[in-house]
Amino acid sequence: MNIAGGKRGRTTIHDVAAAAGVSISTASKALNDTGRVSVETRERVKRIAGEAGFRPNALARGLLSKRSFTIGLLTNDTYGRFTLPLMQGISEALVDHGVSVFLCAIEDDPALGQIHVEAMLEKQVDGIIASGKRVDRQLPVDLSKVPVPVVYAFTEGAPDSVTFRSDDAQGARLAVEWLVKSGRHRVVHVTGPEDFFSVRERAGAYRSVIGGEGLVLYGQWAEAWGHEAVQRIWSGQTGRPDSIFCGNDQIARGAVDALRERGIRVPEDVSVIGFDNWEIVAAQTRPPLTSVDMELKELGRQAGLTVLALAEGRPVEAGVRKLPCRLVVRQSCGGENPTE
Amino acid sequence: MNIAGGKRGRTTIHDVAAAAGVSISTASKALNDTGRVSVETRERVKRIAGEAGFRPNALARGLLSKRSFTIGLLTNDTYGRFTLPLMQGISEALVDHGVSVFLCAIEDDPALGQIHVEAMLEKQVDGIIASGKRVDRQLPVDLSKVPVPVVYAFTEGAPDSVTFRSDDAQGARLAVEWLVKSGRHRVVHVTGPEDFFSVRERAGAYRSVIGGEGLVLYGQWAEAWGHEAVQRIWSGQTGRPDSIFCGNDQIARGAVDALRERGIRVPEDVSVIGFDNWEIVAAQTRPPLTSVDMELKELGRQAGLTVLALAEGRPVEAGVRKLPCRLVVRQSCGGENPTE
DNA sequence: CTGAAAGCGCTTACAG
DNA sequence: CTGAAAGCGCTTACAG
Repeated sequence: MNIAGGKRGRTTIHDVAAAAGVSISTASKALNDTGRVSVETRERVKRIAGEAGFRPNALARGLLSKRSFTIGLLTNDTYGRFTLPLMQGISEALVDHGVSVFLCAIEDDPALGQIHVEAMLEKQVDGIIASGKRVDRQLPVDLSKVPVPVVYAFTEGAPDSVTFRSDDAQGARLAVEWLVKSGRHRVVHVTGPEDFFSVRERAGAYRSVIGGEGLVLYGQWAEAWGHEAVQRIWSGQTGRPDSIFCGNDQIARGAVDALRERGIRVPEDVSVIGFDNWEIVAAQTRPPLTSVDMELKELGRQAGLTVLALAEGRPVEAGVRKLPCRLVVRQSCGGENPTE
Repeated sequence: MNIAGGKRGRTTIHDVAAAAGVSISTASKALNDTGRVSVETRERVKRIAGEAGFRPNALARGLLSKRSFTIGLLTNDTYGRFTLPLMQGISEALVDHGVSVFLCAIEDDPALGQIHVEAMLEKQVDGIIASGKRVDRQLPVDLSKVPVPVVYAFTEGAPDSVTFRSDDAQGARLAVEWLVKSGRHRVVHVTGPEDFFSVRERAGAYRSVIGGEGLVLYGQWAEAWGHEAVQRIWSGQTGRPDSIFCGNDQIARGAVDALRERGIRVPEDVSVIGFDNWEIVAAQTRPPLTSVDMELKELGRQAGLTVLALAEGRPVEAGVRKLPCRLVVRQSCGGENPTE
């Protein structure tokens, strides 16, 4: 049924109303289940709208309601290692509420960031989620005085804002305790650069579980570093560890490869645990890596629901929310491997 | 300067006009550099708008102009290996035109796809880019009769549409010819599942360069397969190759690792080339992988500019556009290594 | 050069 | 129960 008439445009509520023989206001009420409309009229309008494939213009609606059902996701994470899972969580949480997400990848370019923020604000986003790849760095844009709510994820937020991040200490504890429980007692920690907040958090937790004799090796977030660390440890004169807790999966991968090349069996001789649970690395390692998952998708979900709450004026407590990590057990750590 | 008056909302053109002592229409013309307005008035209005941080409401503009300066990117690529670079290209190309991008990750869920498409259409996107991870599969949504232009990237499009993909054959030729030119003549091709169109394209190109005696091994897109393929080749009775052209970087990585474990030096004894130039894999391999780059960002740029052209009613020729690949030379292939 | 008016597509009091 | 009117923020003919 083509009720759009001669006009070239899409079917509007005007067309629907005309076809149903009612006024525009009645059509609106019928379609939105508001106001007082007879059941019969309501159903007729709905049927006609359905047949015509009527789709209400969100621009017009937004103009009235001051809500665009749109939010912006700002990120400087190029690789997408953090962004994609986060995005998925946000999107999943918000699609049910009719909210769509603008993705703005801004690298570390303040000018580009500014342009994207302007564009989003002109488009009347209901809120912004700012996401990064490390919790102790800010994005290169000042979001402190945009006229919409902002939620931060994995990046440092403004003082009085809501910020989501994983609980690095708890995640590290999970890993180290697992090693200890499975009978490993000489655990070393090979991790990234010490100036990362997460690195210090994880190292601190490692030390608190292991006690005084812990050994932490700081380096780069790269396979090569994991490899080198193993060389260094096994060619040194200190006692050999029976397990390595790594700061990320790439380091763990490098370590596992280096161990294999030395004829050291994983997990029989040495257990290895990574961090990030980055499927593409963790699952392809031989043997596949046990790793700490930061639950980025869940983090995204919560961040999404939180901007939504703020956009709707519901009260949200400011502060940093640390979300628990989860240990994903694969074959790279030995001992009893109690579960899974 | 706060000119927004007592109203709780944002500064509107009404506020600006009032503060400048002109009518709304004059303010509009002044701000948009249209119509006949005295230089003095124009500048005063602009200055006042600037001071007040006036930001035109894109919803209102879109309602009039029938253009939302918004497009949708639909993708079923969860890992983001393809999506993120593509997205970056699209975004870069369009940000200059004031266009923002909705990202919709739909997995392979038709219902979710439908919901996202509906949401985008309600929001009056000017166009849609449908992207996937293989050119011989369609997304789980029917885009053939949406009322806005659609461009396909890395996924199979409707018959009469514009589709972008890399030139797999040319990319493969680049790799194989490089090996041959650098003095390698016993090249084998270890690649993914034969039912991928790209796999057949690349294998075909490989054969056309190598001639009759080519050997193609089909398998999985995984490191384990690259590893296994090397075992198989080197434990078989056929002649040993002096180079391996792999269907992707993960396979190449597996192959390089397997070669090293056998004491075969890369690139001295055997050259290896990958495909995808996936930084995270290619750069971390020891030695780093020479690889074929599909130029996804450029592909994104072109796809973006093309939807834009279509949205503006400019003529665009339908059909499949194959974009050339580029060989990124790292240390995994030996011989003369003429350049870079 | 400037402004009043109409209108984009919709919703929401307010009358009837 | 139904509809005419006003209005969201802006642009664009059209008068003056």
